[in-house]
Amino acid sequence: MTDPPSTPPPVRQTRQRAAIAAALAECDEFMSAQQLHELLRQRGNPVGLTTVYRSLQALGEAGEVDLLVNDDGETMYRRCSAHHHHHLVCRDCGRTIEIAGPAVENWADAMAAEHGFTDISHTLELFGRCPACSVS
Amino acid sequence: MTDPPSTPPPVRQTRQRAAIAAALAECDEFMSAQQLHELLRQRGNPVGLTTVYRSLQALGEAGEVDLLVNDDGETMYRRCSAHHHHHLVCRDCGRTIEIAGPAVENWADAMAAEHGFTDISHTLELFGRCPACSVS
DNA sequence: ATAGGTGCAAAGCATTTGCAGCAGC
DNA sequence: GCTGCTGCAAATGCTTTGCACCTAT
Repeated sequence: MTDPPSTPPPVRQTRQRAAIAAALAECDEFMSAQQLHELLRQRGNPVGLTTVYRSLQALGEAGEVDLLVNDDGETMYRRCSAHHHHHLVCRDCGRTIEIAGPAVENWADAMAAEHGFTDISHTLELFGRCPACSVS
Repeated sequence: MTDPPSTPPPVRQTRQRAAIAAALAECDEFMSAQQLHELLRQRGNPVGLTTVYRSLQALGEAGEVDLLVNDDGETMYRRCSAHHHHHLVCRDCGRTIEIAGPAVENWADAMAAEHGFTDISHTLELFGRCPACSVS
């Protein structure tokens, strides 16, 4: 059902894909498809919004980018590799702090192994009110 | 700006709110606004979709329900209290296992406090391939 | 030449908002 | 009776899809 060894899907090299890959490579923070689209436009390397969505979706399925959905329902994308970390986001001003949690990574793996699950990945985001927004 | 001691917002008791609160009290899993709306309709206690959204939003701000956004961009709601746990989801068959992680809860709080953040909440989901789907 | 890629415009969905009528207090 | 609550319909915003043209191979 997942296509037999007949039509291996070739991946064609295009200006748009190169631009998207380059942008993702530079910024290793999460970016929405709309932000990425705007960024490419400002750079004078415009790519159709549709293409941005389709490319990011393809990259996601290929496991080359991680994706998560923020509180506004926007899907955020980030190139996979690099250092793996999580985010502490202020729910008022949107300020974001990167945090690393080896303990959590280990816990997640252990918990998954305990239930016989393999090929594990996880999403973890912390939300709160930052010091600046707390003083009000 | 955050309203002075002038107009304390009273909360009015209505059939709709009671129905929503009751439904949330029975099912302590995450539910989308649409699912909740449909559930109430089937029970013969129809509540307008708009009202469901507004009530859930109000409950969220009041801190009486937790909310998260799933991979499809739908906002999910769950009554706050009760046992807090996370999910281990099979990316192939969708089977879901509930897992509790006191260690993670503590880690999250500590990490947030370290950066001066308050009013913390977090979302954590594990994805993998379950034993049944691994044999293939 | 041909299949895959691109992008405009339109469709889909979940959610929000305007507004007129209804119901707690 | 006043004010908040309700819910229909319309609007909004992100994302997906239809379709005709373009281009890397």
